[in-house]
Amino acid sequence: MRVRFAPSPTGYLHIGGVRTALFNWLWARKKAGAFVLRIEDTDQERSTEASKQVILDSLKWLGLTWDEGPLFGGLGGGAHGPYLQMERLALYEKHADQLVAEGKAYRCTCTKEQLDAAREALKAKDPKANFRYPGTCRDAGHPKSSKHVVRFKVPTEGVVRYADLVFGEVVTPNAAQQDFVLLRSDGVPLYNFGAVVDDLTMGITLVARGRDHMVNTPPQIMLYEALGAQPPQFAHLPMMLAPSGEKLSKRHGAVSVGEYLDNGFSPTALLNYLVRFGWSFGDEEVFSLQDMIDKFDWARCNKSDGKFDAKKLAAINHEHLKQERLTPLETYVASVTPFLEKRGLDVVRDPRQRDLLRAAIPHVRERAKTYLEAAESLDFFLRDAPVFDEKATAKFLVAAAKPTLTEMADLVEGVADFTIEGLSAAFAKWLEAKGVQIKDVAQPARVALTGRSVSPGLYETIHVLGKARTVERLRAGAARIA
RNA sequence: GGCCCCAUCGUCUAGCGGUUAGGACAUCGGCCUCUCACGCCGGUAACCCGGGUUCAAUUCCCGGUGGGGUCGCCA
Repeated sequence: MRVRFAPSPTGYLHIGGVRTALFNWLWARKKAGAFVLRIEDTDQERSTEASKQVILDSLKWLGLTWDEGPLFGGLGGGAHGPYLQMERLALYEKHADQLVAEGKAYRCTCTKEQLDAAREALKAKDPKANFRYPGTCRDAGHPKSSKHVVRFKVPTEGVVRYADLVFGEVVTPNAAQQDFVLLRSDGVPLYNFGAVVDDLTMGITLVARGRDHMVNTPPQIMLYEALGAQPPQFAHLPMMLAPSGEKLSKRHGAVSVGEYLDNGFSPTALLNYLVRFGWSFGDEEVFSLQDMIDKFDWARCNKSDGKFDAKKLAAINHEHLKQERLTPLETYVASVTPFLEKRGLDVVRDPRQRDLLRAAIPHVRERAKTYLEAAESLDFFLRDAPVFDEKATAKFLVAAAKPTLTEMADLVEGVADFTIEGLSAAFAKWLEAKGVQIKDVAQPARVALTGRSVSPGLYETIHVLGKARTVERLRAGAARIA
């Protein structure tokens, strides 16, 4: 069993593309097959080395590792390479020659300009008209030269029929096709031909891709048959649209994987959101990577297009960050660290900082929807002194709070059982003696300790900070009050 | 317009002839509470329309309508 993901390196990796890659990857992992990555760089106008790197980088960040494909960070290689189409040109020429020799394709000397003009003329006369290549060179028998394309001789009768793993039986009349181009005049293949020759020579047994490619399947099947080969299985996935129902693009929010990385999303959570898009497993919504592999199946895919929902993605992400099962502590530490570093906090070299981080994370994980937010909430734990929020300071670090903070510092200094329970008990006793409630004193203490009016619970915060820091901050807080 | 595809709450979806049509997100109440969250309880909210088939259709069939994809020497 061999599947592939074949992006073209013409920009960032789109999350719709990630969904396609994911479904292929899951199937390969589930069936112990091979997940092949192929770069379709035959559009020389738009393909760039930089976007190829971005795509490889994005896939690696997501954990969608390829068994065969371009070499990158320890991945790639394989017996069916090269995995860049521009390095496979001889293969396409060979197959095109074969088809021409067998009379299944022909050389066409009509120029792009001529055809464009004809197309324009027809459009001008009737905007809804259906332009088709008129077949000028179909039986001309042009010899091989430098100035021709190779076209496929589409059978004029019959139908193409295939059993889509998601959509069921699809039947298309051959007459709906025109004689499409296989090879450009410079010898570079067009999409359908390149994809078929590569899928064939790479031994791909199942092609899963977006429904926007469904229209390519009949001509591709014709090519397999012309080449005397058995077509692979096909599975088309419903489309992911923008909330407005139009094509999902940048103006609908983040669509490139890089933006999710930068905004502090968990790669697994992103995949979890995407796997539920066009696929379901009863009422289950939250999956680990292994859950997805175990449960994924084409039969549970559905056929109707959907709309991207950023709020649901955020909720799934939050769910992943909350659960230790889905995001183990060490993963959390590693993932949040870059965001802490962006705030000027070094947790890589200082083991004490790492310990503090480990202790603090359980208290912020249910509060932070992203690693970016988590870094914000974790900030004061890791800093020598909190950064004071102006509004919070003005509201809570007021004259009446000054003696309270000093007393609280004394209290904490004397707590022998420095656990959350011990602190809670000590505070309870103190509060009772004072005749006040925790809510009367919590906010000034919170601001003194964290610099903000929002934080984890007071006792939890004190516990993680430790006695010395707590006492120091409470006294410093009191000192800030004139 | 040709060809292809689709149709359950606002959104993602469960359902595979008989259900008070379920869940999640979002939304609106409430509880919990030292802040913010988390958590918990509850509410509003859907089978596109019309014909068949059937004792019985959200479910099967046909038609309509609506939406989407695609019609390149792009992928």
